[in-house]
Amino acid sequence: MLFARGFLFACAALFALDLSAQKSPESSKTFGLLELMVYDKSLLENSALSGYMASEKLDGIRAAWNGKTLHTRSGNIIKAPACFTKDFPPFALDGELWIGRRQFEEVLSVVSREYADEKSACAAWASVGYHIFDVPFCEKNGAQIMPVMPESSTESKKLDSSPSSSANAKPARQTCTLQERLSILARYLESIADTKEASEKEARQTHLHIIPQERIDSTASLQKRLKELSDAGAEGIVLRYDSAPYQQGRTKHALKMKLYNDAECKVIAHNRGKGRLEGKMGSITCEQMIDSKLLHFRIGSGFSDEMRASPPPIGTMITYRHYGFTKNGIPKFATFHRIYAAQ
DNA sequence: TTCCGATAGTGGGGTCGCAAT
DNA sequence: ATTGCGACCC
DNA sequence: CACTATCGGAA
Repeated sequence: MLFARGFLFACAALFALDLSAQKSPESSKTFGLLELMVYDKSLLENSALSGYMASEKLDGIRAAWNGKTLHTRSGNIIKAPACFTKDFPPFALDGELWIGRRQFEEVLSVVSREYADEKSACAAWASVGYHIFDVPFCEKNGAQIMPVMPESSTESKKLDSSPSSSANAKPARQTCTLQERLSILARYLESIADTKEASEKEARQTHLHIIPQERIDSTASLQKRLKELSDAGAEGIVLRYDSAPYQQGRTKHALKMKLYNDAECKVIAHNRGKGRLEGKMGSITCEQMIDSKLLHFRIGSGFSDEMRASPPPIGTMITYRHYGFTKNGIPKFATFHRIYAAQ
């Protein structure tokens, strides 16, 4: 296939460049990650949804591929077996390690476990997919859209201590749209599918997947889609501004929507705070009958400092907010909302 | 003047690995 | 064999 | 992950 030839050629050149620039012992650096901002309709570009792409928010582990190694959000290396990353491209990817809906604990276990040998690791990772939502580095020359290696400049960030030069660590100056960037990976996947077909032997499926992006025309249909996906077990919806490049940090160009639930529970204990909250309430222990089982869990978020100084007394019913349940049936990301208003 | 955006610092459940029991 | 703790993921 | 408190610059 035409693309495969051109692509491999370009990658060989880029590889050579990167190898020559390998003077730093740390070759496993990653790029600045895009972060999601909580959806607010006032954040929409031009107060409209046109221009945004919607996709399911996968409840997995964020993983950044720099062309050679996988990294977590905090930069730690993810020790994925070679069989998993075997057919990964030499350019950067950003996505989610994901097994399925309501299976976060499972993928966390698979990814963070240490394995005795390659074989057992490969077996455990078999169920994991790497679901890509962006190809961070992209350059467009006319109609030609090409991937770019993560970074070949190690000197830019080193001598960057000059006060006035902001040098905000811009990952790249790309002009590709989101769909153009994802098309890079789509073409790459086609090329490796062809080579597999040719070699026919060991036609294992790739773990690489592109998260489908869909257009949404109205806020009404957006809410409808969010409800549909949430009912099906999805974590939420991600909105991406198609025209925007891959941008590090939180931006109005990358939003997340999640449904939440309110519930009531009874305060049964106060737990001391630490550090800044020394001497105040750090969290409460709450009790609630959930699914015919009396459960205990802690809530430590959502309190103002004033509330922590004089927390709801033992026995008080409170209303809290949560985002689904853990596999043990415990409310997820529970936050204090208010003291229960008895009717 | 007010308000927004970014950062630091608190807290949760869950998992793993290691040390202490 | 069980428990507790820190360091990670979310 | 969700959230609060804080601060400095934008509005």
